Amino acid sequence: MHVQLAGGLARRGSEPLGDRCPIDVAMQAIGTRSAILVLREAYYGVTRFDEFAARTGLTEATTAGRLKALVEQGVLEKLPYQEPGQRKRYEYKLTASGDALMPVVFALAQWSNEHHVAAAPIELSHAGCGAPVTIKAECGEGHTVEMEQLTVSS
Amino acid sequence: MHVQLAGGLARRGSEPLGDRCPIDVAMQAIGTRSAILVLREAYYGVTRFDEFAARTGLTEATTAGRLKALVEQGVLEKLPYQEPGQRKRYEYKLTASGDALMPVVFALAQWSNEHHVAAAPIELSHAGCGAPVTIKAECGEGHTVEMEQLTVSS
DNA sequence: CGGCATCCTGTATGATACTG
DNA sequence: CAGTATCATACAGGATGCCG
Repeated sequence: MHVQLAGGLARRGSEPLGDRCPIDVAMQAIGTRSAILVLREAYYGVTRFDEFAARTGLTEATTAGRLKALVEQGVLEKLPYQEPGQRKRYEYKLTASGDALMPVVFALAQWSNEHHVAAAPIELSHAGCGAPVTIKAECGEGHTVEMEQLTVSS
Repeated sequence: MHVQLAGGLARRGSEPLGDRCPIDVAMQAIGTRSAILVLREAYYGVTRFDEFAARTGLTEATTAGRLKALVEQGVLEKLPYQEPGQRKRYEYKLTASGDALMPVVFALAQWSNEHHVAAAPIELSHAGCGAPVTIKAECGEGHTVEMEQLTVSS
């Protein structure tokens, strides 16, 4: 089935998508404010419980629950580690699945930067060349794809 | 302030980001499942109340509340229209701000496609050339930017 | 058709305190 | 440091019914 997006130029049938729609699945898995804030800190390099709690501003209970859920979903890994002469500790590290959520998180930031007055903007840049970075849709031929040129099939 | 992402190679200071962080702002504005499902349908061309309710599977009450909130946030516009000989109706159309959320919504879909077994994958392609489309970070020089190469400043 | 009002349940999250 | 336990609040969202 194909759909041409934007303005209803072409449309799907009228069946609802149901709960296996990947957008719905993702929202049910990681679509809470606390999960996104925890991910934000993980991208910034945070790995320890206390730091997640302190930097997100979430309570310890919420932090604990969200970390556990993210581990169960395979977005983070909980790994024991022990520095010589120190007691055992745990760290939470991003998995490949967690890395793959980066465009979601920074696309949210980009939207607020450009369309929400309450936000204190952040800027992304490429460490290699210093050029500013945006999150966008691009095709395999290297074309930036705007919504009017986007086709969805399933 | 600069941050080199990934693995804690470089880090910010230890202050929490607070509620003006653009990621947090975006989650508080549109970070609910119902809002994202409504947006999904808007991208598919839906404009009328009943169709939003039917296709998202949300109740009418939830649909009404979410449409109102999205209009208040400037993501959708509520426009009266009247076809000749028909009574007045309303349609909900995406604004530029709503269009700008497209990468968020399809980045969620892309993540589920690749990292969540419960999802029934969808594919995106470029209407112009037919090539598959991905949501990704790219710099102004045209380089695809992976997380290890992403720098954040504020 | 396009909603709004009401009631109800579940979850997200905060506050506070306590533990190994 | 890394949580757990308990209590309380707010909101998301479903179910049902009413209204212009």
